[in-house]
Amino acid sequence: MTTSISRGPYKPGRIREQSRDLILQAAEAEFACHGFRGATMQRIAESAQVPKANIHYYFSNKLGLYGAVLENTLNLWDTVFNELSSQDDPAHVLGRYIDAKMNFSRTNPTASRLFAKEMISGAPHLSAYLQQDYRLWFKQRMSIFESWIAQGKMDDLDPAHVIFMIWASTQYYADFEPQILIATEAQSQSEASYRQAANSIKHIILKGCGI
Amino acid sequence: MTTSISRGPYKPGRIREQSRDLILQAAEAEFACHGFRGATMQRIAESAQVPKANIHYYFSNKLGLYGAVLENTLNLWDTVFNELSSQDDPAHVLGRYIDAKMNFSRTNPTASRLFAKEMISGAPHLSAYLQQDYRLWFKQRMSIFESWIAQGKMDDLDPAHVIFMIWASTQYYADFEPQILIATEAQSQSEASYRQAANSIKHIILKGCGI
DNA sequence: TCAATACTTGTCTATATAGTCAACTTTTCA
DNA sequence: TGAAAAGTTGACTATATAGACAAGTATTGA
Repeated sequence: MTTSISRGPYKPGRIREQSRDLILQAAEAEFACHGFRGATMQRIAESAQVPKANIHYYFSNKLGLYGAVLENTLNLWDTVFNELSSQDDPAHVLGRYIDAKMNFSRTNPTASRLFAKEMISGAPHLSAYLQQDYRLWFKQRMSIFESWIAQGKMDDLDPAHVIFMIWASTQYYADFEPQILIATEAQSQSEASYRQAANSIKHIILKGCGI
Repeated sequence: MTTSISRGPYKPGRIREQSRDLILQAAEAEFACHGFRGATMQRIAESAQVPKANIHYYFSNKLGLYGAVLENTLNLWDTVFNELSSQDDPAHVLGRYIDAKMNFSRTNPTASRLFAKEMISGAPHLSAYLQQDYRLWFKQRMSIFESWIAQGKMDDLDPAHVIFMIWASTQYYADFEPQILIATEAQSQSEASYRQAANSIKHIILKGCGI
């Protein structure tokens, strides 16, 4: 770790950011595919086409690199999370949210997989995030659903299960891609196929919730 | 590998089966938590409380052990898969299937997680299974849905997405347990909470499909 | 231009890991 | 009961892996 007090001259340097990003991208793919323990610094280095020692210049160690990757990913999630805003029309809000989540699955499949792997492993590196930002977000959204229910705008369902169902369904298309490709007999999931899937999910969730 | 031609006497031995099962169980947990690469033979041995060399007496190598664990798991899946049978009443059939899948998630969470990890990694060790048994099963179930649609018993949705949604939602409770526990502010998922979740899923899926 | 700082990387080390092996104990059955 | 087969396990090896380090090169700003 370079803990320079940085009182001197010199510039922030965009080399730093560029190199870090390159490594982070390679690391995200490796961690998403093999998990924290299964990933190796060597393979990340090869994938990023830098010497292994270079990674240790920018990141203290494997855990530090993993933490940086996770942080990167969570920042992406947040923007999607906030799509589920408090508005009057549930159909519109939920429709937009499902579209946003599906779009995220399509454009950031590795981020989704990384998150899933971490969860399946018991989320040992996410407890802080889950206990704070996530918990708060979840409570707030729960109350949105509850107000809809109170106003008779949707069926009297436990909002938690509705949220879980939306997350599960939308992330499935990123996380379980091999299964989907074989079931649908396709080589890859096109943007159109994602749109169709989003429409099906919206149909079932909205109608199923009595919206 | 003991490649004895076994023309001699001796018995099949239940010691074999007992030890194998013990190791397989420990291996399932380890592979489910850390994936194939991240799992270590040493930790599996410690968890099963046998010396590492003992594992190599029963299983040729790490890949062989992983294959045996996967095979074990897939056999469990099959029994749940077949719950989705061809009957006249969609509500009854789908209801039973969702209950069966949720029950599987509750009683075999590690099996579900193992499968999920393998999928997220690109299913490198499942191509044979996916291409054969799974593909066939999927086609057959698709046609069941199609006949329901033709008979006007449910909305005209792509059956694939309905099946994906059921799988995604039911497996979510096993795979993403940490997220669920924190969201619901619980220490563990009780049988009752699983039943509630199953009821919500059934409500949304059945109503959402117009059944 | 030049000195300070940022960045790069080949080489090295300690440890962890998969897998082997041969000596050993237990179980079986004739 | 005893010999053959099944099962057990401590000690070993080769390799992979995370990480350190120092000697180097590139970049910056005064």
